[in-house]
Amino acid sequence: MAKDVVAGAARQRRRRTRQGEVLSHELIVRTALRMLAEHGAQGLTARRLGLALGADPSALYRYFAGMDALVLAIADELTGRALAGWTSTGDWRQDLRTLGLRIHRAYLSHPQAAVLTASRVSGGPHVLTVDETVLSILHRAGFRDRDLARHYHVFIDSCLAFAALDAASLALPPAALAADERMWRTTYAALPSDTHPRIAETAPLLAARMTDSAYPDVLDTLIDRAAAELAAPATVPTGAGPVPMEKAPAGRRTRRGGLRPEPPGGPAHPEGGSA
Amino acid sequence: MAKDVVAGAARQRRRRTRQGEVLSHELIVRTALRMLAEHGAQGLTARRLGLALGADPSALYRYFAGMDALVLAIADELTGRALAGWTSTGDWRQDLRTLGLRIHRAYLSHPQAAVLTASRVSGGPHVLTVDETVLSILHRAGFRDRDLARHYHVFIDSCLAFAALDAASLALPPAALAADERMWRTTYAALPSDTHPRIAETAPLLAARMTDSAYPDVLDTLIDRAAAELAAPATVPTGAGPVPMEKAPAGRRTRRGGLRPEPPGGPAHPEGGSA
DNA sequence: CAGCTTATGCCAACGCCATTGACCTAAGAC
DNA sequence: GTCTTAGGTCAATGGCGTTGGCATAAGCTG
Repeated sequence: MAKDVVAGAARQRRRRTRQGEVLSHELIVRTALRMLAEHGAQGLTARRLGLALGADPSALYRYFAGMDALVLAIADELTGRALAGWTSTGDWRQDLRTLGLRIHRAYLSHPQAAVLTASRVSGGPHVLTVDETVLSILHRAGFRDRDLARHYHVFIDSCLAFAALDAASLALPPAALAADERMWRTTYAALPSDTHPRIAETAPLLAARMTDSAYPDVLDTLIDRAAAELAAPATVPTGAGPVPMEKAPAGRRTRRGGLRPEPPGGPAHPEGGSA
Repeated sequence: MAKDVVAGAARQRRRRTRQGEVLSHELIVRTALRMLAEHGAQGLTARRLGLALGADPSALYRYFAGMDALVLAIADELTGRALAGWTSTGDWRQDLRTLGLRIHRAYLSHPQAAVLTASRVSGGPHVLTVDETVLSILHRAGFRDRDLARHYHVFIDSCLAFAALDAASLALPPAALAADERMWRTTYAALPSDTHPRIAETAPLLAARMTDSAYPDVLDTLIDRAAAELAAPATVPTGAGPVPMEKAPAGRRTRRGGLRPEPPGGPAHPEGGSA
């Protein structure tokens, strides 16, 4: 098998599975999203997905090169849902705010999927559309060139970063989530005030706040800053520009000697990036 | 087994493994970090860790309740490294900035570990120290109560969110990372300007910027906003407060019928959080 | 030093997992 | 009706985390 891996979108022979289902890319992605919602991030396995589809797990490999390719397809689907039905109001601040919150919410509505995909750049069609939209909003606001790129960068990375962070906590199994919330009320609140005075006195307020997302607050702050720059172009940010990230310290073992070709969390972008 | 799970820090009998090694919490965490650096996030498995330690994989369960507890210990270790050697300058803005960048950098220095841990709240001792430190810096700056909690929330979540996001791209296998960078120069730059005009004209600038981290820029913006609030206390953020995150839509299957007690992404905080 | 307790390491096994090669069969082209 | 082959199924491989049972040596007590 796995000769062609993924035939074109228009499949030729719609054969039925033993249980009478007719598979398709779309059906598989939708079912995967449903399973993620029902069983959590660990609930998405080829075996269970096959079960839910009424098909043998190996049938999935006729549609996706592997679980990783499926995850990328899910990511683009989520991005598409974020933008669905949105229309510009003409007010760039409101547009940016709405878009940011929409993307954030779309990811949080499927936290288990978001955890897997928020930090991936799929280059898929829906992602490209969002990028173009954000850039055009900023452009209409009056930003150009370096400033345009800077604000876009800050906007999109903040949105994805918080989506990933917030989704991760939502994606925790309920028991762990409860333990987390309890920790703010017990562990932190119980710290002796001679060793941790600030935590001791602030713990109740933190307990009330830390389980919410800080993203809306951050988003507003970033938009305010952008607006302030428009009003007074001389106002450049305090620090220097972006800081280059250094590469990971050590080399990775090349795929030999017992390592699977590329395990579950995987190869990332195996299909390169065709728009 | 697994009666006591994790004996106290001072273990009683330092028995040697068959290969003559003497295990300890510290040795295990350090070895795990080394494995993460060498083999990537998927390279950290109980079996391989046992191999690297010269011990049976099951010996790990005398020290950690499971792989999940080990991951939390790694997170605390990273946090500790971020704070090591830091001293306050007395200038709250500079202190916050340095701390934020330090934590961010500490995580990025072990991207594979950061990916696994950035979104986890370990409640470990080093994390508590950082929390107390940040709160005390903000307190000395003049923030109290709700404002104190709000700025702390924004600060720490931004830091961790960007650490997770940036680490995720650094953690990509080199081939995928290269493909990512190439995409900004090729795919995005090659988009026709009639369908994606803004992307087309901004692509070169984006290519130069998107591979860096937006965190320093965001951090400075957040600190500036905090300072502005101090100067003019009436200035409340534009939007409302934090937005409550909704829980995952559907209930999870309780641990019956084939689900492992709690799979890899797991139980979280099994050791509660004693400082 | 002898003897006891038990902490801690090892072994073998369980039930998951993704993935693949070999096969079979029905869908669609002619 | 016949043929080709896409798209199913089956069975197997080698990984994984985790656990129960067992053996043994470390360190205490005398």
